[in-house]
Amino acid sequence: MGLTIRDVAKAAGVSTATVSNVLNKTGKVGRRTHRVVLSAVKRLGYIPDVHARHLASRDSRTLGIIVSDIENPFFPEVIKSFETRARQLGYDAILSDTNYDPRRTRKAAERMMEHKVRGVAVMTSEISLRLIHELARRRIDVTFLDLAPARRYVSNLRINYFSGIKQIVEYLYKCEHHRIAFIAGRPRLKSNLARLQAYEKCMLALGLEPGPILPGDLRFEGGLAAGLTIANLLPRPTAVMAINDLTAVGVIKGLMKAGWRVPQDISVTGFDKTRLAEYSNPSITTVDIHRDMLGQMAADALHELSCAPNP
Amino acid sequence: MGLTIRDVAKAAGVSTATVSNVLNKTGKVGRRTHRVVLSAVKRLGYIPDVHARHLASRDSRTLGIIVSDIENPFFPEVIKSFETRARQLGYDAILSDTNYDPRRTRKAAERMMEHKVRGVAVMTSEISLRLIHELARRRIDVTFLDLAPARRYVSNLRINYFSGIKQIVEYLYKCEHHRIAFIAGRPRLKSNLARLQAYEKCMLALGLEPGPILPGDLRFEGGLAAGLTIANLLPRPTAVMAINDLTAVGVIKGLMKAGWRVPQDISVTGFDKTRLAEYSNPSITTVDIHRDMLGQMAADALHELSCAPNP
DNA sequence: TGCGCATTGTCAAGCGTTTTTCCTTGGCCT
DNA sequence: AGGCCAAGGAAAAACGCTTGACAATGCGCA
Repeated sequence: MGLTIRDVAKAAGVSTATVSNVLNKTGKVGRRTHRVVLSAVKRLGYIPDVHARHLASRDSRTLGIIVSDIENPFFPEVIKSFETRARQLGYDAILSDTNYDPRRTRKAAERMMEHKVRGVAVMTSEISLRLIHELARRRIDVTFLDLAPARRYVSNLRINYFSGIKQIVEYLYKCEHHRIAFIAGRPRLKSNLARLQAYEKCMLALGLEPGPILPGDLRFEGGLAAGLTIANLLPRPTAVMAINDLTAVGVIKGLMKAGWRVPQDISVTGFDKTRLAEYSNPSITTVDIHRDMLGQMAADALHELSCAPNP
Repeated sequence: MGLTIRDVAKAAGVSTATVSNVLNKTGKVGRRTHRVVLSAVKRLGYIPDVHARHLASRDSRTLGIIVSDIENPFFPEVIKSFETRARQLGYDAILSDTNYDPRRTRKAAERMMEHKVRGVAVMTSEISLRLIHELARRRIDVTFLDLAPARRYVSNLRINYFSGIKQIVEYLYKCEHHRIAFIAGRPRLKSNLARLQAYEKCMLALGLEPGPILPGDLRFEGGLAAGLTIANLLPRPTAVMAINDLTAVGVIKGLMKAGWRVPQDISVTGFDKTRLAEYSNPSITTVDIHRDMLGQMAADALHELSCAPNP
């Protein structure tokens, strides 16, 4: 039914091997034949079948990316830059969303194995060590976000949260804020913990007492709840640092609901520099962690891992 | 290197055909053997190779979805529900982002062809008729959003914009707004035009004069510009209807920048009911077009198209 | 006992590519 | 003229799986 390489070969009066060689630019084909084949390809509108190609070449040239939640504004930009970079490096990219659910994380990892991806960027933290080993056993490279220490088949992207948090604390300090609350994320996540610890350290460094520290969930809802709580807190903080922009937006909403004015009565800052911070009213002071670089770095890391297999 | 079906067959003491039959639940295998095979699969941690599977079965069981921009809050929810539904129906799903660029739309369509997807949901409008025909020629079903009329291999999801727009106009009318501005989107898009026309029709039906109508781009930037323009308009509208939530957020920002208060001085409404409307300060009155259903309907439509090929 | 039939499994031929091996040219050198 | 070599191209064997044709087994029934 579908157009195959054989049809092209017949149309061009050559063997399928030659067509393949032309398409893969191996340089084994003479100029004349090259032209003939290419014109046949174009005329027929031939497009090779990836499945056959991957099977025959024993290489999928595919990179995978697993994220927690594509609706979380943090991820789309990361995904986009990952895909763009992957394409530049000659890979196809496939995406899986876990919806913060460990069971679906397993499914996502299995999908990556089925597809025989060369490497996968894991941008989620609900993944078990077992799964990581399983990926490694299948020679699938893995890149994490602030999670596991690098080892064979595994690399790790580190974000310097400290400097970002420091910027914000110092900025607030300069604005005469001395009682600065912090809205945390999920305590199990290393990256969340890192931000919390950075906050504490920076506060102490300025001679300020850390706290109050409220729980959050990285989402609007958590911020909203925290905002409502803070509205009734005594003594009241003069500023609130949220662990990310989405939480900050929620905090503002919560404070306003309780009748406070932002930023007149209390300041709120974010983290990540999503566009949300810009959309918000009032705009949120935030700090850029260069999510666009993140995706690109992940793709680069996987590319290097798979090109230069370490001993 | 990788574990193959042959290894499993050997371990279970059966033929590869039997393993395949067990895995595909064809019901041709006895209970006893079934158990033995399954345990071997589990013990070895065997995961079939999709490429080989698709090649052999001449069926990719894959659905594709092409969107304009995964960063646009409109899409993630659609994508998610599409994938979820696709998975329920037994398909794998692949996603491509065109970034509003026709050249990349072509690339995206080509990717779908390479992957031999059974159907593709095109949630973008920068796609040419030529491309659609090319997809049809390859027996790839297509589902659009308010674009092409349904025909062989092609179905079309219609959104009832009229009723949504009507709701908003009547709501504003009830709130004593009689001079209601409209911020449009890209005029080339049918769905944008539909909303504009619905607005005009509803205004006239209430005996109101439509206008002013300002251009937009479905994005924050367009809304911002429109907001700044409206701030200096005479006579000033008392309400602004934006074509989507993102534009509404921009409008609010623009108006506030110009010193107006929302909603005291002027009201702003959105469209789509993204979470952005909820995050916004003030919250935006908007109308739900059930984006989550959209993805699901697209997947269902493709499934039906490919199951019951029309004559 | 012998026949047909249902039930389980096996065999082997593909699926559409890539890639290794090998063959055929034709040109150049002596 | 004869020999050699490089280069272009073809033939065919994979790749890992599915699937229809077919073989073996055991059963009921006359």
